[in-house]
Order: sequence, then structure tokens, then C-alpha cells
Amino acid sequence: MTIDMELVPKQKRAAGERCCEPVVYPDVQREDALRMAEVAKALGDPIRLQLVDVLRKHAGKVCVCELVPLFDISQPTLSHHLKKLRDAGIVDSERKGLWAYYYVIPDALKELSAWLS
Amino acid sequence: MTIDMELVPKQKRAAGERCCEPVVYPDVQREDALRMAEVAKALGDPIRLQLVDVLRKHAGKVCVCELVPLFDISQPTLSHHLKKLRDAGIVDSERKGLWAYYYVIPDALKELSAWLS
DNA sequence: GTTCCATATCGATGGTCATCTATATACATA
DNA sequence: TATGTATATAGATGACCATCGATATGGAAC
Repeated sequence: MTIDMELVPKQKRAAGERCCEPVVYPDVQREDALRMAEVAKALGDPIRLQLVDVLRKHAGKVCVCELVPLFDISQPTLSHHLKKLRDAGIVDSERKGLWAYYYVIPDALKELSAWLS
Repeated sequence: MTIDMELVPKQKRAAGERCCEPVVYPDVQREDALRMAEVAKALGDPIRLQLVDVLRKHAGKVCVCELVPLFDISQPTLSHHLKKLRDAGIVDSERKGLWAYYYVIPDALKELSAWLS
């Protein structure tokens, strides 16, 4: 890309000095950033991060009733966190009678993980 | 770990049925989760995620004056985002005269990246 | 010294968040 | 049908967030 000289500080431009190397536009476009930031935001709470950690450790699906006693929060608050994770597309759930089973959606963390590494 | 039978629903316990496999405690402990969630939270905004993307593309340090025109936000708002990233330990800055240079701290994203993959 | 510039901070605003208690929902048991 | 149980939703509260315009800071140029 070219440099818009209007963006280079005037006082230094006269002396031919630049503040730094030409800037590089983000490789990550706005839409990619929105998608990945949504996932990162959902992981930006320690309880949700631990929830995802527990769910990922299980091959199968985990009952909410097993998750509640792991955390020092009320059941509605846990339910709220699970909803946040579901809204972010990280987990999904399945109902069987009274019980609800949650699991991590395969590849849900793939894009963010790839960008991070 | 052992299962606390008090946590297993009573109606099903009588029949010997379990809701799911025994739960596994998070491998990620509270302190690890706090640390990683702090990083994830800082990346949980599309502008900050793009900022980190731009900074990572540069070997050296990038002047704030080059960053401002890349985003459709005011200079104070950009400054606020850079502060958030610095508070999260993701970036650091250096002043030279009027200009401020930001760069990604090596390995700042390492722990979260490793956990994600 | 005075003016100009890049960046950071301040103060306000409207929105979102995590959490709780209380309640609803929907299924199971007796 | 009546009662109990697992989960979700509703409503409230106090804290935090992204954003802005205005201003402060502190260095550079004239």
C-alpha cells in the first residue's frame, strides 16, 4: 500500500523523517474480526473459560446437573453463562427429559485458535 | 475423582441411572482461567483484535499516528483501546519525542493460544 | 516564550454484563 | 392429578464498557 503523506506529521515530513515503517492494513478484515472477537469475548470470563475447558475434556455431552456444583455461582447464573457460550456458537445443547446436555461444537474455536498461533 | 451422590438426582438414583459420565474438574485452575480470560476479554473487541493483528504483522514498533487513520474511531477511543491491551499485558509502548510506538509483547498470547489448540 | 502537534486523560452518556432471587416451564414420579 | 425436580427465564441491581468532545500533558519548532 501507499502512504498518504497527509498522515505523516508535518513537522517531521519537512525534514524527510518518518515516524515509522509504512503501516500495514489488518489482514483480518472487519467481518473476521467481528466473528473472532465474539468468540474471544465469550471466553473472556473465567467461569465460561473453565466451562469450555470441562466440556472439551469430555468426549460426550455433559449434564448441567454435573456442572452446577463445580462452580461457586447460582444455577441461574450458570445457565446464563451457558447461554452466552451457545449464542457465541461455542457450545450447543440437547435435552433428554429433565436433563440438559452441553457439548463443545467441533471447530468452534478453530478460527480464533489459528489466528492466535 | 469420586462422585458425591447427593448431587445425583434422587429420582434417578433410586433406579441406579446416572445423568452422565462422572464429571471432570477443570484442568484449568481458577488462576489460570483468570489470566487467560483477561487476555481473551481484551481480544473480545473487534477493533482491539484488529489492532493486535496489525501490530503482530510488524517486526518493529508501530506509531500511533499510523494506527489512527486505520480505524473509524476517534483518537481518544483508540488510545483507550491501546490502554486496555496494555493493561491486559498484550502490548507495550515506548515514547520517542511526540510519538508513541506500540508493539505486541512476545509470548503474551502464548498461554491462551496453547489452551485453545 | 509562543505556537503547534501527538498522545493521554477527563467527564459524560447510553449500553451491556454478571449476579442474585423469584418464578416459569416442562418433564417425571407416585 | 398432585408433587417434586432440572433447567430456563424474568426482573432488578451495581459494576463495567465503548464512545465521544473537551482538555491536559509534554515535547518540538519557530
